[in-house]
Amino acid sequence: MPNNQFKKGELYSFITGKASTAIARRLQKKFNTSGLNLTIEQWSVLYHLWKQEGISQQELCNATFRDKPSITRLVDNLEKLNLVKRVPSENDRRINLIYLTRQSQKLQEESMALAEQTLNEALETVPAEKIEVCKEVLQVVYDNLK
Amino acid sequence: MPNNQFKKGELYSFITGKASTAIARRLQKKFNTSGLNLTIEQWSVLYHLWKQEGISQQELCNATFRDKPSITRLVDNLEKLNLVKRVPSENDRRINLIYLTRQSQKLQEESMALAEQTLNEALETVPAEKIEVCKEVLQVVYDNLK
DNA sequence: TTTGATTAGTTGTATAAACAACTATATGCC
DNA sequence: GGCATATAGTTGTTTATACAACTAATCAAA
Repeated sequence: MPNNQFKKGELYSFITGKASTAIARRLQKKFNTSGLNLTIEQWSVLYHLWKQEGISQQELCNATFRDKPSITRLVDNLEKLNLVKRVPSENDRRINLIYLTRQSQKLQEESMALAEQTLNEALETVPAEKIEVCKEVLQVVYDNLK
Repeated sequence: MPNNQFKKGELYSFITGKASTAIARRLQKKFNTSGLNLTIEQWSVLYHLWKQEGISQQELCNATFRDKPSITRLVDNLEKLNLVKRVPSENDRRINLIYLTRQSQKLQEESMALAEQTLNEALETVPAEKIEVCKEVLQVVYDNLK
């Protein structure tokens, strides 16, 4: 029994990700009250495009840890909102390259500020070294399971 | 800037809960390959009913951190699967008390074993004291935001 | 005791995720 | 070159979540 740390009450909240759900909800509310007409999931796609645009849907799948149908539909909705554009690759006609629009470029600064603000609220009172440990553990969990 | 610990790459995975998503997916796969015809969300409702049955839908909302429509529909689906039963309260006719069926009582042991197994896989190689810190941080995050 | 507010639960609508099945294009091997 | 296979993306279906609007029952206060 190498790491059997889980009494039942703790097991539940670890699996359901209560903390990350709470963070996402808080951020969504900030988006709404700031008039950003954007879901967290859409934001998470833009997030990666702000780092690098012109990547394929498959690369977005890998970056956002989603499957292909999920990305197809997120890109569908982002295109309807005029926030991204699909551009067929010239080298490989199977591939769509996803580009930002002028409109979504404008959203970056405000939405990222709200995200940072949310995390600061979430981690208020938590000392930096504990945050480090927590991030490290969550990364190991992800690596162990992916 | 009290706790501004987040460089951009880290911000993303904290918000999206990559780790808990990975855990939930792994557990879902274990359910599927074990022939447990059950979603993680349905399991999370049963989980609380195994601790105490005969509670109201509102109490399930609080326990599972979901809103009322979500619980209505989860209970709908659990009822279709013959895993729970709605029983109108005699004291307060607004309230449904939710009870387990014989069928769902049988699922407890196997599904809980799979959940523990999943967490052990997730946390393999993580020392116990780091797990403790991580759980503590996640609890504080939840309390800060709820 | 009646009326106004609160609480419990349901329904409608939009967005999203997982899985399977599908089309179209590209690649690799003979 | 031609065929098998792999890859990129789409579509269909089921389940789940969030929010708003709704019904029914209860409570509280004038």
